[in-house]
This record gives sequence, C-alpha cells and structure tokens, in this order.
Amino acid sequence: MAKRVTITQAWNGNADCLNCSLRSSALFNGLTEKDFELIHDPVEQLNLKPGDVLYRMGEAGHHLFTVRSGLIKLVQYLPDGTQRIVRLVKSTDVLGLEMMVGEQYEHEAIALRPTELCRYPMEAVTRLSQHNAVLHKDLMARWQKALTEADIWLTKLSTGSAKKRMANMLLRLIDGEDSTECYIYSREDIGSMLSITVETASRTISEFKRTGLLKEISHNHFDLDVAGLEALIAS
Amino acid sequence: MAKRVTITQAWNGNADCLNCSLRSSALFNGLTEKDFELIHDPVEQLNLKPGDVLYRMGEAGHHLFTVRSGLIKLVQYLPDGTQRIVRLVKSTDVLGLEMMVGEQYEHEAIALRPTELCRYPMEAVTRLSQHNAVLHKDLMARWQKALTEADIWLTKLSTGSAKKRMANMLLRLIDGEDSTECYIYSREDIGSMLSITVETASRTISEFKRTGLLKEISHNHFDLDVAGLEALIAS
DNA sequence: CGATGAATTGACATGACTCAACAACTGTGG
DNA sequence: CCACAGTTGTTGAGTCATGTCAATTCATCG
Repeated sequence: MAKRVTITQAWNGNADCLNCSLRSSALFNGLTEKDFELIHDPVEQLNLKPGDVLYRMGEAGHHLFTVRSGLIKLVQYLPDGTQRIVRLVKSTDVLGLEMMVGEQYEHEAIALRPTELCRYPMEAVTRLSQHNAVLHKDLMARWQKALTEADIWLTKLSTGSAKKRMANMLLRLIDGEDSTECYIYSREDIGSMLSITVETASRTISEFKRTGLLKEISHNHFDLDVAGLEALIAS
Repeated sequence: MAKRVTITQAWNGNADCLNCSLRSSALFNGLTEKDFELIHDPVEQLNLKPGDVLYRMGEAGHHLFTVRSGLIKLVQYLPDGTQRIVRLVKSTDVLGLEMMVGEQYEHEAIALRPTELCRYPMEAVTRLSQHNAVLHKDLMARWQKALTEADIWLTKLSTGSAKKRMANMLLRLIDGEDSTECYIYSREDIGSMLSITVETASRTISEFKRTGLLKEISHNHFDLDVAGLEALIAS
C-alpha cells in the first residue's frame, strides 16, 4: 500500500507528483531545491480504501500528510460512546498538523473515499519552517483555515433544526464553483456530522427529495435546488 | 479607556506588566531586548467592561491581543439571526490570530467580565515571528490550542442532550486545579454556547440544583458535584 | 440466488422549543 | 427611600421535532 519516492524526485516532478498538492498547494512552494536536499528522509505516497484508518486518536507519530485526492474524516469519541465527525479533509489539505506542537494525533483519521496522500517526516517540516518564511506563513494559513472550518461546523452544522443543518451541509458539499451537484455519504456519517440520528438523516433527505430540493442523479449523487436550500436556511 | 506604554517598558517589567501574559505566557518569551527594539509601534493596554465590544466580525484591523485578566466571548451570527458563541478566551490567551493570515476579524469579540488586555501591532508580530524560532513555535502552539478548543466545543458542548452539554460546560468552567467551584454567565450566553434556548438552560440549571448536582454559593457561583456530573455525561 | 448490512419507513415516546405569565433583580428619577 | 420601568430569570402548558424501537425494503457481493 505504500510506494516510496525520494523528496528530490517529488520536487523534480518525477514519479507522478506533477499534480500533487505538494506543488499546487504551496505547502512547499517557497522552498529552493537546496531546501529539499536538507531532508534525508523519504516521502511516502499512500493509498487508502474507504474505511481505512490512517491514524488513531492518542497515537504517537512523526508524520504530516497532504491529501492528493479523496476525502478523510476526522473523528472524535465521547465518553458515552457516540462518535462525532469534527472535520473533513480534502484534496490539497494538510493532515496531522497537531504533531508539530504536540505528541499525539488528536483525531481518528478515516478514509471516506479512495484516497491518495503523501506522508512527510514531521522533523523535516519543522526544521524547514524555521528557515523558510513562505512555508512558515503557509503553515499558519493552514492552521487558520482549519480553525475557520471548525467554526463553520459549529455554527452551520451543529446549530438549528435538522433541516437547516442538512441544507448547510449539502451546500458545503457542492463540488466545484458553478456546480449544483454533490455526492453524499452514508447516513451514519451524515448523522455523525450533524449530530442527528441516522433515521432523522434519512427522513430529512427523503423529504428534500419529495419537495424537490434534491434530485437524485444516481446513488448518493444529487442535484441541488441551491436557492431553495438557502431560503430554508435563512427562514 | 486606553493607557499607553512603550513595548520597551513592557519588556523591562515597568508599568504593571510584571504579571502580564506577555511574560508568563511565553508569547514573547524567546525574544531578546534587541528584538523588542525593532518594534517602534507602542503597545496599548485596554480595559473592557462587560458587554464592551473589542472588535466586530468582518472588521479590518492590524492588531493582536493578549488577555491579561477577564474573559471574552467570540460570537458568530447565522443567516437566520441566531447567535452562537464559538469560543471563550481567557487569561494568557491570544485574540485575533486570524489577522496574521487574513484581512478581517472572524468573530465578534465581547467582554463577559471586566477584562484587561494588551494590544500589539500585527505587523511587528509577523516580522518577529519570521526571525525568532521560539515565537514562531509559540504561535503555532496557540493556533493548535484554539483548534483543540474548537473540537471540544463541537464534541462536548454541541452534542447530546441539554443535560450532558450543561454538565460538560460546568466542568469546563471550574476555576483552578483542585477546585469544584465555578462561576456561570447569563442564561442567554449559556444557551448560545450550548445551542439551546434560555428556557432550557434555566430549567436544566434548576433541575441540577434540585438534584444536588449544583449547590449555589452565591449568585451564579456554584459548587459542583463533579462525580455526579461526570456520571451523567457518561450515561 | 441467499446473506449481510444499509437505508427507509412507521408508530410511539419524549425532550426541547414556543408562548406566556410571573418573579426577582437593577437602575433611575421623583 | 420608594415607585417604577426595564431587564433577566423562572416556571407552566401545549406543541412539535427528534429520538427510539421495530419492521421492511433495498443494495451489494460472494
């Protein structure tokens, strides 16, 4: 499941790193080739199947990840056993930033779709970030982005009626810019994102289909009535 | 409402900065006196009364704040007008980090108690963080801390029944280490933290008082049955 | 196919919201 | 110092949304 490439290869655009978030996401954008040569540890590419666990909560580790494609859920568990999805990590996003200042991963990271990622030795990133202002700034931007995301989950996905939460979630899952389509996940995952039961999730989706807010294109693939959903949220 | 001190004074421990989070929180711990002299802008001390607004969402600004004493709530508003408290910022915490990577404050910051803070020009912090590894690392730690807080709000304060949320909140508001006492806020603020109505907040507190989970020491000051509350959460 | 797990739907119970009345507290001006 | 208004907190009654439990259908895969 792991294919090794050296970081120099990654930088050169060898292997199949040309489309990799490594380049496009600017995480290592400001680095010179010389910077890369400081890193001796190899970078690993990983492929996960849906359901695969990348790391568990409380686990020690020394790696940072970038998502090249696919989708990862970050899960936390409550004392009474219920689980809660606290964030989704998608293409070009970074995973495991908490290891730069702590010793343990703070979530359970599980693939929702087939996912490709790259794994970097934390030590190297830490070292580089101290010398390289662009990387330094980029890391702060990523932290801030995660924080903004967290706020959105709190306000939009965890407040108000099940219908409003669902509408907010659907709108956030829209693919590209001008698209009105989105793919959704298992009812259990949806419930765990919105803090509602699977039954309520299922019923709400059914109702949206009945009232025309959703049109099912194929299994779990929908076309949204964006205006209608926004009206529902504001009501 | 604002008293000026130069940053050199702050560093020298003049003014009344001896107990200031500036020193104890390590935000500027790794800086040499020479570092400080690079900053020409003055640091301002501010005092807020409960209800005072430090900044509003979407506002442009160029300042970072540390809380010396007191408590600030960070609020966001939803399209339908409801407000949500997304975090509390207390002594030694930093406020407005988002300005380091963006142009606008992302919350409305309102004092819950009489609050003292120091205001730093963002530009100076940005500049210093690029040269000073300790400050750089400290900033990352602060971001991570905010993120961890956000996750806790999502899992513990926004999931499960009103009783469980309330129990979690009360336990988090306990003052020191070995204390079992806490001060709480208006029912409206509590509702806005837990995403419940004021009535439910009031009823839940009344019930806790009746069942002995809470003992009222004085107005909004309680002694908690920690074990009982924890049992409730795990049930 | 049959078997397994996921999704849907129904019936019912209940927790939280809504609306409304009232009590407690705060500050103001006479 | 009291009367008053304005705010905040408490409590009750009724409604509605969501959770719970159970039965049924649907989808997937060996």
